[in-house]
Amino acid sequence: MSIRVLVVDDQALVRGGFAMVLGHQDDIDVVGEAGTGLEAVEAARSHRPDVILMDIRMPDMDGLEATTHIIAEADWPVRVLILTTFDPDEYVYKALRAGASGFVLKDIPPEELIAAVRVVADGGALLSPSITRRLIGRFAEHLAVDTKLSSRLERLTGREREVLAAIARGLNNTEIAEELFIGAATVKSHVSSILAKLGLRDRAQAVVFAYESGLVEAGDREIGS
Amino acid sequence: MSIRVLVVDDQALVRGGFAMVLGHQDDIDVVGEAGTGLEAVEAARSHRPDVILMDIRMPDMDGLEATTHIIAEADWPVRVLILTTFDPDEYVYKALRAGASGFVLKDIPPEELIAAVRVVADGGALLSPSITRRLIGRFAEHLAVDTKLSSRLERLTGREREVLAAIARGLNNTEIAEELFIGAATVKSHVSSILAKLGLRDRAQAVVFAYESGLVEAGDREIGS
DNA sequence: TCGCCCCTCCGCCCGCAGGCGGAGATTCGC
DNA sequence: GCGAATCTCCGCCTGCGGGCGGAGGGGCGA
Repeated sequence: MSIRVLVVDDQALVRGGFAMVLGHQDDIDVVGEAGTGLEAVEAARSHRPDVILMDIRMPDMDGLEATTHIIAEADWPVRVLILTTFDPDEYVYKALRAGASGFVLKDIPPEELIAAVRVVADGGALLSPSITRRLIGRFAEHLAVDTKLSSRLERLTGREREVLAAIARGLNNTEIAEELFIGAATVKSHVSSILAKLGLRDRAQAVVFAYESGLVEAGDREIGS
Repeated sequence: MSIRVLVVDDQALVRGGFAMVLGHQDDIDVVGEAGTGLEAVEAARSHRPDVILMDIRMPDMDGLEATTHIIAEADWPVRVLILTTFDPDEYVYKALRAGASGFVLKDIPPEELIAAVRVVADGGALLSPSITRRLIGRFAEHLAVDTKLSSRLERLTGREREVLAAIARGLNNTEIAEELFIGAATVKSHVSSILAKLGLRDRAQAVVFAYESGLVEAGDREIGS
């Protein structure tokens, strides 16, 4: 079964070029083209493509917004590959949040574009080297926090770490006591010891420490009502 | 000036294969080979390569540890490209933290390997499609938290958001008062209003909310003494 | 102009948090 | 067996945090 591709770009020549390159492949069918964001959303709805080559700069609605809409309303697995001439950060992050599967520069050679389409159709993702570099940079930086503060975490005993994790979920002492099946007084001892060992003043600072040290990470937490 | 490459793999055949492929390029010089992690560290010290092709599974010291050592002690710009047969998560994250510039599977065709070496030598980075996919996934998920909770942030007034940010740094009410040049009583009002609007109980939960909503992010925070 | 929201501040009250000092039980290494 | 560390728990005390109710001033839109 061949890969159904939708090509979106406001310049007919560029669009035609991409469509021609891809259309010549046995395993790729260009099922549609669009010149604006709105047209792209429409075309995606009617053609239900596997992969969408999406330009960013377009009239009506830009490629990122179109991507967001399409991914949000699609009830089939659609991959969006963003094509751009530059690679500025804001676009990248917005695109990734929008759910794009890749981000490549328009000046890549035809065979790489073809390979890229196959990769994303296969469920993979790809970014241009400079973007990958930045993404890795941000990621590594995110993990690097560990080494500085998490060493202080080692001063805590196992139980204390459990209590700290509970504090970092916003629980009060009695809730922690119930969760760990111990007395409230015991929790207070642990908390005092944690604050003393880490040089903190109160549980609010303990929460900050837990996030900064990497003991807990942002995400999948329930908080508030 | 050609790219100086060090090839590290415990299997002499694999090592030789890579070295041969790369050595035939005009712009690439294979300046050394190593069969263990320790040898890699040694060879990196003496040959000062631009790019290191690094296997993970090796005797003595694995590729990730070797990478960490080399990057830590190198006083010249060295890029490490991790080569592996599979792509399990733990390895990836450890490698990225170690400072690797890329992560590719060993079964890529020769020309892609060559292209990869050029990319990382040029300061770029690349990952295999499946890894890129996961990285994007984690990244997008990280950004996605916003939409859920940060909408609740909008219920807060500007001043309240400032106070919440201060709370999220572990400050107590008097410290916040000093920082914002307002009275302690005013801070208390703001705090009460914040907790009420967000459905939280105390400032510890407010800190959790601040991190989970993306109002503040882990990193570059000073906490404790 | 009037009303609403925001920012500012006040006093009162209660409760949880956190420090201090002490203590029994367990485990583990010397 | 003894000391050290850990986990468990207790009582007492202080103080900050947070709720409640109220109030004045400034800005902004109906």
